[in-house]
Amino acid sequence: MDDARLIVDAETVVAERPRDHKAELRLWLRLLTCATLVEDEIRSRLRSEFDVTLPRFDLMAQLHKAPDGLTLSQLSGRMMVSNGNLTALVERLVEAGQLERRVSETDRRVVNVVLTAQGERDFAAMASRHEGWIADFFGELSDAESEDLMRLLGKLKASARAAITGPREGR
Amino acid sequence: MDDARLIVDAETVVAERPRDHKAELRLWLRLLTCATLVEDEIRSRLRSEFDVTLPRFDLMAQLHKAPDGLTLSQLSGRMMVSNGNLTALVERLVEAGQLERRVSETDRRVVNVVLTAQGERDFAAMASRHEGWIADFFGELSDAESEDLMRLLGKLKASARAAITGPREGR
DNA sequence: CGGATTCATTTTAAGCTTAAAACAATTGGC
DNA sequence: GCCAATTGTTTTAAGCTTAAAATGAATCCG
Repeated sequence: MDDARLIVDAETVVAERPRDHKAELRLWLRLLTCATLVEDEIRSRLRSEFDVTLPRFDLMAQLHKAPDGLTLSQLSGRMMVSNGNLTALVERLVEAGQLERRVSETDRRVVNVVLTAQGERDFAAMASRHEGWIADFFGELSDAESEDLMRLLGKLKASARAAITGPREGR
Repeated sequence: MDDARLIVDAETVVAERPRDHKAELRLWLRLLTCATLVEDEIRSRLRSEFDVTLPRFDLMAQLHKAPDGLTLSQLSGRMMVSNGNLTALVERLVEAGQLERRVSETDRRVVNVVLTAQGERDFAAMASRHEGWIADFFGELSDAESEDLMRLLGKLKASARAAITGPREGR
């Protein structure tokens, strides 16, 4: 067809060829495999050692980082999870005695959630084990490799965010 | 305290200190963020553009790669998903006219699943868009960076697998 | 003051996910 | 041929997840 414009320079050629993106696809699949591999194993260990689900662990981790408690909306924002989801999740942890709900006195719409002493203790035990597991999973990477990976993932994160948020042409 | 044993060499110090593994934890969190970011966006686009869920897309992708069809067990193995899960998933795609079940004639326990012509058409359209999205998400990475990332993730995959399968002491 | 709007949470409906139990068909050993 | 073990699938129970509708409370503004 119009091969005339093809030979400009290497970059342009790459950009204009309707090339297949199998390499990116493989990269994505590998990234997903790694994440799933690690996540599923953590899930399974949390379950067998502590009889806790990953979402509950995540929720407790958020509250641990915020000793003064958080509202449901703050939690759903930080956990990237829907508000309705949280209502049920919190409910179960309250039943288990690890969380406490406190309806705000200044604004009766908001519910503050805090770890109980029991919840704090339970979480400490889990977090310590959890950190060790992660160290094991990443154990074969040298410090330099970890740094490289950290940097590349940082770049990917920025790239993906741009691709997701960006394409609002004309603003 | 007992600083006496501290000065041996850098490696020993690192190895013996009951050091915290916050760096690995941050790395894991970043990896998870990237995977979740991309996966959620794919999920959302598949839903809004094609009214299809990610699990259904994955299932169709597996069948597309195996034009002669697969059994439920083969599918559950490749998708890393439970057998029971698949039964329901397949059921819905059959209702949608994209899949066909065929009870094997040689072994009446096994069910073979194949894409219908409609399913094949639907999948082709989705797969093409999907590939473009991935290319966009990874767009800011140079070819060299993509290769590095591929290699490092390969190493991580091996490391994690070893940590997961390995620690059966004494065999 | 009072109606409209906004905001935080809960409820609902639909779907994904798993582990474990149940079922059904086949195969192996006698 | 028959019984036991194995294998492939389905069912069940429990939990996670979301989007959308519903509720209830606070705030805005005329």
